[in-house]
Amino acid sequence: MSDKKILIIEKASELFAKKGFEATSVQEITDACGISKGSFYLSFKSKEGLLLSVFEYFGTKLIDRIGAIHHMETTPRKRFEQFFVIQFEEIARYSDFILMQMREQTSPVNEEMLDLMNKMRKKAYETMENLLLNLYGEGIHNHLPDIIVMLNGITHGYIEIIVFNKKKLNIADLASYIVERTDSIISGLTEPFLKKEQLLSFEGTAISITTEELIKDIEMIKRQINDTEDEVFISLDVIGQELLTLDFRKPVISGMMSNLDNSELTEGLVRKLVRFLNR
Amino acid sequence: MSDKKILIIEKASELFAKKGFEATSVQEITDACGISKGSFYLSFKSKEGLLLSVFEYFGTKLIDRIGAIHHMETTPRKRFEQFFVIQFEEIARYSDFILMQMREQTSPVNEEMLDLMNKMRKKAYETMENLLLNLYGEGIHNHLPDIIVMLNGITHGYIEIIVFNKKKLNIADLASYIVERTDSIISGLTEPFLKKEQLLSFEGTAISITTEELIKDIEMIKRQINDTEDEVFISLDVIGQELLTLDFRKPVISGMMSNLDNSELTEGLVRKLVRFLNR
DNA sequence: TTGACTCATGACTGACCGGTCAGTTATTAT
DNA sequence: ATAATAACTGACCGGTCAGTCATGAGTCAA
Repeated sequence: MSDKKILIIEKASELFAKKGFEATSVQEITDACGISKGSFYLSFKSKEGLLLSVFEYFGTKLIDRIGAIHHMETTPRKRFEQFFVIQFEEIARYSDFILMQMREQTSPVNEEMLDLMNKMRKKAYETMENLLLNLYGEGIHNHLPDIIVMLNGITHGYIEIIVFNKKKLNIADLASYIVERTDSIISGLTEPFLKKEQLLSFEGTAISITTEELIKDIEMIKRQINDTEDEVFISLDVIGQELLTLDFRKPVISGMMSNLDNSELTEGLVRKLVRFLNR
Repeated sequence: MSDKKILIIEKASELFAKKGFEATSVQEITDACGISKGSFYLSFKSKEGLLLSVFEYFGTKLIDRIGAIHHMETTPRKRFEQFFVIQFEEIARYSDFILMQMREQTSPVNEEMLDLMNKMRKKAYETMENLLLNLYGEGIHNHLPDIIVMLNGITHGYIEIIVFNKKKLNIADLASYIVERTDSIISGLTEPFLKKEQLLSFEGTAISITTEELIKDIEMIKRQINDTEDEVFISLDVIGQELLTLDFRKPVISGMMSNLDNSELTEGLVRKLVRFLNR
């Protein structure tokens, strides 16, 4: 990733967090970076493309740091504390902006964004499960969904104070404080409230794709091609026919998809198909 | 409040929650209501005026219900549970949207919105303090900020599950579950982490106004008047001069402000000055 | 020196948005 | 039945924004 891209991502994320995505113009972003508007479009396909990159940039950063906890050689308790420290450090500045964006279910970009979001959630959830089981033993297994929901909530509560009041809190102390509270909560547990399946399933949160939607997309692209002998056109036709059958043959679809790879027109469709087949 | 106003407010709040304020056009709102765009402006001064009304509508609803807890004749524990029940019932659908808007520090409306928001927060905080002290005794006094932050976080965590997964959870059970967890947390408390003043002070959250900002506003309005003999122009000039001195005389400013009351041009400035003098 | 190439620019365009208003329709009063 | 008033409409306007593109500036090999 080039320096300029990083510069834009970091400046933009500040502005998005401060003013919101829609309310921030590309001009404002480029002004803040000291570059021209045209130059922006050398680095990013669109404003939405930038948004996706912002998510990728901070998301992978966070996932990497959380993933690295496993390699720390220390006590389970310290590891658990470290998990909170990382959250406070990394998410603090961007959580509001991330939360804000989560609600905007408009653009095609959000499809990819939801995927990334789910990947992050999943990673955080798995890590938390691991850390909790290591620290408190298998006995708490049934309580994991509740514990995680509550801990995430508590974390969020303190993040809001850090962000909103711009108060410099001692993050290490805070992490240790939260782990102590976790001790208390766990010692008092009786019956769990949440069942595992009530917790947001990471697969299910993504918008599910219907065959109807795919067929409509295919028809639209076919109309744009208009040459019935075109390789892409034929491939699309075959995929469409296959989708219409109730028990479509996945290999037929994935095979035909290989003919679409280079066409920019079908970029979005291919992405949808991949997600559709992998669900 | 007329039926149409309520219709618009409720439809709009759904759209705002789904897509965000900026991303939702007035046309979309009126389409959803089955009325014309022009008709919208018979009920609301502007799109921002609508936003304020949405806040007022749900805010007062919530404040009323929370305020009514005190009149319930039951045990402190049941009252405390009821507090959560109300939150889950009322906030659930709108909390995300409310949180989302809190970050958009753009418009003049937000000034008023912040006031309402602070009123709500304050009410919720005071009520919680009361309920907690009644249930657990004065001993927890020093821990109140932490407890409230954590409980708000936990509440939010479960709200997210309700909202995001559209799962029908038993709210009464959930409230009771949370109160039990509160028992555990409180029984294990040692040293508080947050000090009272670190919790968001309800006055302080409003954006502070600088003299520089005011002077800039004044100069801008003066340029728009251009008649140096105009009463408003002279008043603005005097206020500007007064603000430039380090120990400005408040009476001079408030006196001059009375000359500005009727001018639409100075509406925003007057509001800022009032907040500035009252801080 | 030249010309081919890359990178950067900002004026420009078409779409859209908030808000207005002249005109139409519905309702009530006479 | 008619006049008066209120409620409503949608075409329209000024303005903003995302995205484009003709132009220019800098670089370097020939």
